[in-house]
Amino acid sequence: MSKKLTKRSEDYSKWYNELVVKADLAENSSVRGCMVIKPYGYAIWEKIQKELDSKFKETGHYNAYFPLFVPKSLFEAEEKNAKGFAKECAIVTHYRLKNDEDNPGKLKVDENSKLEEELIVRPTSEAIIWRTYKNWIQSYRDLPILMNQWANVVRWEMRTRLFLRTAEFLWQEGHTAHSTKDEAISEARLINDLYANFVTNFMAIPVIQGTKSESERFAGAEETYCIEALMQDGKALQAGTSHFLGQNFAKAFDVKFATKDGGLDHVWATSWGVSTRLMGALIMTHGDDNGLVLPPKLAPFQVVVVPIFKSDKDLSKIKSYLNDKIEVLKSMNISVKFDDRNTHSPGFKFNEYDLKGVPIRIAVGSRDIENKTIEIFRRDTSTKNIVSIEKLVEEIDSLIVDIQKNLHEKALKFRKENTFVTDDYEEFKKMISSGGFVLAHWDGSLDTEEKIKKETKATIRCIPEENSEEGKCIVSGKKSTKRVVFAKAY
RNA sequence: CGGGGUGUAGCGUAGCCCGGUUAUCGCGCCGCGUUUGGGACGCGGAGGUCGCAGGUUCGAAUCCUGCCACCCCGACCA
Repeated sequence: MSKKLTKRSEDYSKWYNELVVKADLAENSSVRGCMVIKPYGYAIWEKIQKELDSKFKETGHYNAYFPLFVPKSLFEAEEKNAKGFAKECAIVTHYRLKNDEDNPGKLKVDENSKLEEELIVRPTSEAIIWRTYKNWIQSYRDLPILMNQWANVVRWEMRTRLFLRTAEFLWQEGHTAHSTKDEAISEARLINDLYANFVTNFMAIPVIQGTKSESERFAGAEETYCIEALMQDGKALQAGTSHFLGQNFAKAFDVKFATKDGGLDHVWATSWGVSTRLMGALIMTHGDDNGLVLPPKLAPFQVVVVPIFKSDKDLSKIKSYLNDKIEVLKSMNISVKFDDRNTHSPGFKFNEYDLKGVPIRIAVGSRDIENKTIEIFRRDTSTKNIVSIEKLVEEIDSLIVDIQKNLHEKALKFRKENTFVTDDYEEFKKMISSGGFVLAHWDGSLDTEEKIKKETKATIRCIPEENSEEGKCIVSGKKSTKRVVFAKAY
């Protein structure tokens, strides 16, 4: 781990600022850890939404929307789930304000408006959704239900961190109901594969796939499948989870269905989600010392044109020089921004688009028009090329593919260089403290897991599915069938 | 919620220990002119409840008390 990386991790907030700002709420407000997503940041979120949404639909899922408020009695129905989230809930207790006689012009809570039953602002929607499913499901003919919702949720964390752990965040949560255990498990795995595929191919972030240990599992789940990524400062980030919920929620909410052979059975369930945290992963995976670096598939615009001009006449010459080419690019579904502002110098714009992570930048001035050339700059390698104007379209078309590929390869190389294997606990401790993934044998016990966490701050990020290998637990020396992934995590 | 740190203009800061003119500097912002191929330059200008409240004092950004917020470390977590 180089010093530069450590420094960069401290500077992540610098790159965040292009996408979000910390919410500037009222002074003395106890609401904190909320973020305002700026238009440029939201454009990236929309790209994520659009791509995931089409993948969900391809696999038979559809969108719906459920309420923000969950009555407490519903919330507490599934005990494990309720207990897991109990300490981080925002609760609505009143529905009216009134004038404060003691402080003219101010308002206070009208105590007469106390709600009979408190409303929980959803930290996740299983409760309200399963309550609803109860009415939707009677027969095996009603199954499966493959539903997803795009929503905001609130988790009142002790400590927040922009993107990675904000008090309110945007996400998608899928909630499915099935008639058999196998089908539900397949669904959970299908989605985890879908997530892995999306994050790898679309966001150019390599991930390790696997399951969570019992202690890291979602509250109320029987099995949690996950994708885990490694950030540039050597910390792991859970990028997405997909849960097999067994019949826990069906039992808690009494959701039964008539089976084909005339029996009555509880429904099998899954839930799964990814959030705006993915944007944090994006920044912390690809960002460099000059700012954000966006993979072309996610960039709000893939190409920016910076004309170099002194007069309006120069500018219109440049426009007509490029016009046809830009039209061709657009027709190829390549997004192009033409920055003709005369209020900022070209140098300023170059730096601005570096900071914004725009994959490709084209600079054109009178010199190029004379020589029939253009200057192409690629953000991922910070290199410039002068090419003939006739080759512009061809060049950009291949660059887009190449940059996407290169970013993934770079990130994968980084992960490989920071993934270590050990069978010795002392060595393990050293590896963990310097960051990265450490593959080690574990006896499967909670005691061992806790001991390691206490002594090294490392947790089991993921139990990979494949790679079975006989070995001995690094702590207890007991038998182990495979290596698991340890790391310090966000 | 426990330990540590910080709070001065939109951002980053000096001043605080050792109280004393009109609160420092840079970036950014506004105006005019010259500029424009990697964050342009000159001149002029605007912008401050010094986190909040109280106390000590002739006098507080500076000292004291309380509160609030933020950051880091624990516990918790997508």
